[in-house]
Amino acid sequence: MLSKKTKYGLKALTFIARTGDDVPVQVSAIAKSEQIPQKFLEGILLTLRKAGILGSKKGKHGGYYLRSTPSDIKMTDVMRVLEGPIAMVPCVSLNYYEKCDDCPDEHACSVHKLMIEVRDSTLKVFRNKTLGDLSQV
Amino acid sequence: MLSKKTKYGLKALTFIARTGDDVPVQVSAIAKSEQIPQKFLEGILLTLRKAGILGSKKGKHGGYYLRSTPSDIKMTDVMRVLEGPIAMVPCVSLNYYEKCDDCPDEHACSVHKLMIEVRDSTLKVFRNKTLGDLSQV
DNA sequence: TGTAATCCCTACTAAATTGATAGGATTAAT
DNA sequence: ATTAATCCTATCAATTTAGTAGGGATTACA
Repeated sequence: MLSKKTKYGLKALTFIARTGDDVPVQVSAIAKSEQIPQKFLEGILLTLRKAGILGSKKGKHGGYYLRSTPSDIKMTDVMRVLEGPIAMVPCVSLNYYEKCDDCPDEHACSVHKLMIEVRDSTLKVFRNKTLGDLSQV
Repeated sequence: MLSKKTKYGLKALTFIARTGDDVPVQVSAIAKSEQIPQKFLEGILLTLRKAGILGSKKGKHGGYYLRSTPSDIKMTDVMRVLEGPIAMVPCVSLNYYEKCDDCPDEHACSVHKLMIEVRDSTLKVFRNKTLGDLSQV
């Protein structure tokens, strides 16, 4: 299941991308328009900023803005920041690899082989999708 | 993340498929070989039996066996039984569709569109994989 | 017929995760 | 100064996950 965090994060990014201007977008505006609990959203946008996807401006008339043009923001990056590893098991994760406790031999593991295929097919989707695609009407 | 339940279930099915004979396979044998807590595994195999994927025989020399040949057991079915919906959000699920509370218009939702692509690509993998493929050495 | 092996079923539990909420500190514009 | 914003930490309730416990029902076979 996709977490609410990811869902909200994607919606927020889309909203910011659609706004388009150079002025920062306030959390309150996003929260209201997308029906997201504001305090919860604050944390999500903070995460995206720390990951370098969003920039922020504090104080009055502050808010969040994209650090790159939407078509340069790849879903692989966004999803990894919001949802974590794309692989369904650590032993097939490219960025967060971890050996299974059980599996004596990874290459003989049926689950491993299956999950590599799932990972690759999901990666293909995320690599070919940018925020620009998402925010197109 | 793939749940342990699913992981164990897939390993157990693979084990049974590899055993191959007509004699039922005991939970204890699977648990030992695959390093799965036996009581936990019992419940998983029960689920698979209730879903019609496994058959069982009670009493001495009892155990579990496949209801179809491995190459007829599709991953779509297995995954749905063990892990639940293949879609990452209910609003793009083929078998467990549910409208989102928030989304006023599904077709305008950026998350929706993205998740349909992920679902389709994952489905393609599961539709083309059978237990027969998994259990090949 | 008795006994051991096996699946079957329900209930319980500890730990982790999720989806928030609360309260305030910090910063900047006016 | 005041106001409007982000930033940060802590807390919490509900849910899910992973596993345990205990026994019931069924069957093979000595």
